[in-house]
Amino acid sequence: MLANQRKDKILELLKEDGSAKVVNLAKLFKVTEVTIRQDLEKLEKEGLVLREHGGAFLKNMENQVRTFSLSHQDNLDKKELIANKCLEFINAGDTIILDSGSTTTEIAKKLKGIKNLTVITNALNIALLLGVEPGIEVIMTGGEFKPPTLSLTGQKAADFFNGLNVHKLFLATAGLSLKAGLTYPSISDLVVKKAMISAAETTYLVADSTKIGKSSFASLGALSLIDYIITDAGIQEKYKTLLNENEIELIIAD
Amino acid sequence: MLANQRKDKILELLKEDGSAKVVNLAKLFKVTEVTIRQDLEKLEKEGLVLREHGGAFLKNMENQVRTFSLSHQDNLDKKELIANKCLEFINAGDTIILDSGSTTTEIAKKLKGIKNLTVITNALNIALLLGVEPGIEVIMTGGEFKPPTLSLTGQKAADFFNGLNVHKLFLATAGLSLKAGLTYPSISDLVVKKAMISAAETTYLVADSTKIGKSSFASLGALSLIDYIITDAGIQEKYKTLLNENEIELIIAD
DNA sequence: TCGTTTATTTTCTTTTTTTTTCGTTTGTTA
DNA sequence: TAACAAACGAAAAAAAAAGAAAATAAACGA
Repeated sequence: MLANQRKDKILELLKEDGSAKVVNLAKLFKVTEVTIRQDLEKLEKEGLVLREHGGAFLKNMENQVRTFSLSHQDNLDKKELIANKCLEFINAGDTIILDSGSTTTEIAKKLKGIKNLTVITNALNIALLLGVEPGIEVIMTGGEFKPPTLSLTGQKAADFFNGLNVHKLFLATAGLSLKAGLTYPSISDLVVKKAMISAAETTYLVADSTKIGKSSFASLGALSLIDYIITDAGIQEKYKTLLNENEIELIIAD
Repeated sequence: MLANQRKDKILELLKEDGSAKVVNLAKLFKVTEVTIRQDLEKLEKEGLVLREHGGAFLKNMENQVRTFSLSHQDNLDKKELIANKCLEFINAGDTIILDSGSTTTEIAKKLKGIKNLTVITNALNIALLLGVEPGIEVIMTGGEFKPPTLSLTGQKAADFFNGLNVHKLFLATAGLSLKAGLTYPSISDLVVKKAMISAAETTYLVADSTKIGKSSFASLGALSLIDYIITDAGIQEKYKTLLNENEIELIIAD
């Protein structure tokens, strides 16, 4: 194995596990521990890892992205199911909007390999994820950067969609309830999401079933803005009928 | 087997496996390692593969990202000096534009602690860097995502600056020469940089001295667009007089 | 066939990478 | 906290690979 290849592999392993021991890496790659230490030293100089006695762990931007996504990894199995279902609605040649959020991030992960796809997003983690994919063009909205969610927001983000026409929007939400409709914890996001909806021909709301019935702080408005809801099998019966009454098609991923 | 035939086969093999060792290829084709090296050298010149000790691997998007972030760490000491000098021109309460680039990234790293600062940037790495700082508001332009430089570009990025008025712009460049003025390797960046300049009251060009005298592919136009140039002590005398003639103030970081 | 060009190999030196070695530091546990 | 093992850094040695240049072999047109 080439030297740099080994270095890359080590980085991959670190991204997977967060940390690794020198001894284990040495056994794995069948080189001396000294060699591994030298690799880690280089990776440290490049600012990618932090070393400590016995091994090293991941650092910086990618780490942030990772810890971000980790903190929102509740119901990951459900989100992955939903993401898989969404794939059925995405075709080569499409232009889609991916809202910022953990479910939409799962969708992004699954887009690899689709050719001739244009993705518009306000989420930095999604841009970084898809940017390296050959067949995918990534366009970011502008806007104020919100570190906790790695997303762009505010009026400037909303203005980006002026005059834009996009096939499909995959919208995230914090809560979906009878009274309040779609709700979010941040007011500055509302205007962005509204702009996304009006720019899109078809809006798919992606929300795992734990969000249905909950309501958050700021309301986007009536459910009628949405065309489809893609969720998992955990959704309660009463919401099924509610959605029916509002002429929103419910898609259950399983 | 013909020489070119072997070259094609090597490329095929690389596409199959991602990488290959010189020794193995030599055995496989029953030629000396020297011959294989010469083949790989040609393939490298054609821009198809990347070589390293022991072998070569295919050039794909992902390692283009890598080689960028690595290869642009040249002259880091000079860039840091320049960044320090720039700090003297940035005050609390300012709104500044930070162009994408390695020198401007160095500036970003040093902004920590300045209170009540608004930073507009088209570089994802800068946004991620500054986003976590308490006193700094980060606003991103929109635009097409260019993975190699982690930046946003194109008309959409330029449009972001319409009607915007910003105190100071710290602009990066690939080359600065007598004939061609400011030059860049990518055309899509030109429109963005022009928009930045017209949105800014004062433009500071940051460029380490190795860039002065060089010229790249696409030209932004005359040097007169710039108010100040901040560089290091390595700049040659003839360029000092040139800048004088163009009424551009030269600031040397040392 | 001869001279010329091109491709490949030989040979030798230099560079890069990896391992070996050894003295020191760090962490553990008794 | 003393003792011991694990891990480290530094430097030298060994091994692998690369570079440079000359020698050889093959290809080709006159």
